[in-house]
Amino acid sequence: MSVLPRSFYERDPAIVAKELLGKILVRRLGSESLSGKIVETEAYYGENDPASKAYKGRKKFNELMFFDVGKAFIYMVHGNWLLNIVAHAKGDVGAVLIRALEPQEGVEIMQRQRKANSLNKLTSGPGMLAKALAITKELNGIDVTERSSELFIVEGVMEKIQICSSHRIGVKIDLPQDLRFFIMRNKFVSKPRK
DNA sequence: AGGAAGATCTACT
DNA sequence: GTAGATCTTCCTA
Repeated sequence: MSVLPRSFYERDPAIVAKELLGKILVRRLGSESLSGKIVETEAYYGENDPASKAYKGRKKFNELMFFDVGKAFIYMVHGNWLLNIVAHAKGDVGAVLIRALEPQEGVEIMQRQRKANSLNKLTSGPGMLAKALAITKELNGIDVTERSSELFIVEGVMEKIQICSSHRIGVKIDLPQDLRFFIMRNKFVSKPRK
């Protein structure tokens, strides 16, 4: 399967978020390989998005959002690491939050990273998936368009998926438009409705 | 130094 | 299903 090229991420975050659904996130861990299908995402913008980490302008910890499209932007919230992929049009600011995966390879290892959780709770939330794939600050800034990276995203198998949208989860002040996208009737989506 | 933060787990009704 | 404690950085004072 081919790795998604950098140009894939050089578009409006909402478009990238929508098109990332059904793609495969791969985590290389030594000789092991963990992977999962992306089933839920959210788009975040820059200075005009109150929920965005970039809202208050460029800081040291968020500067990735301003430049390197196609890289991982990882930060901690409430004791959980959250994985974003930097994505925006040229000269713009933004990122896509990966909210949920459907586990594929390395399920046993993922279960070991967490505490022997049931399969449908393994990666159905942004903090859970990061833990299951051993994603931490160490991977911040990693290039997901490089197959040699410890973390990258590949084209999934072509399949028909139905995409739903909703407002974003857990944000204080949301934008009027729907910026959360997920695959309809997929049981690994964190919150099917709302 | 103190608090907020894009969440999760546990313990209840 | 809903409520509350707790998770660990970074930001602001």
